[in-house]
Amino acid sequence: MKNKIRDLRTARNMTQEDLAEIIGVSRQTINAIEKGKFDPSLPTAFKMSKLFKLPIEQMFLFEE
Amino acid sequence: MKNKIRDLRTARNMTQEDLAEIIGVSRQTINAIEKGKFDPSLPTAFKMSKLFKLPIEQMFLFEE
DNA sequence: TACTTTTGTAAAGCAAACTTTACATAAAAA
DNA sequence: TTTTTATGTAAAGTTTGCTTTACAAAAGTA
Repeated sequence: MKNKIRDLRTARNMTQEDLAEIIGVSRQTINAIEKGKFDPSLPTAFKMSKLFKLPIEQMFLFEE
Repeated sequence: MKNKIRDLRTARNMTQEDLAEIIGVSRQTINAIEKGKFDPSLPTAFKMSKLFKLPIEQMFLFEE
């Protein structure tokens, strides 16, 4: 699953640390998600959706 | 997090077992999600979204 | 009623999401 | 160049999504 988190974050001049604090996860978790190491949980995806004002489907690209 | 999985499933005359097989999880997992025992992973949510032809946000109601 | 299907749930175990600590590298700023 | 900030990554541990097995109860059907 690809995602646009890094682009959305940097476009807002936020650091991984900033985003992590707002979302309520660790900086390493943001880094891992941006790097595609693993997918976020549904609650984490929802929090990002709310912050970036974009539907989950537009931030995360699901591919079978 | 509330969800409409049970309604969507029964509206299509599917059993938990049917849905589980299509989505690729166990029947107990479907039951737990319907009962709100836990949230599905993002990939599982995407599969349901595809099957029911509804955006994730319309199937799962996130509440802080 | 008797039988079959569907649902609910519990226990034990595995895997993935996430944590904390820690350190190394890269990039930006002084 | 020196110092600070931001990013990358690793290791060990916790939590949660999910599995299998198993059984009980509810609901539908003969």
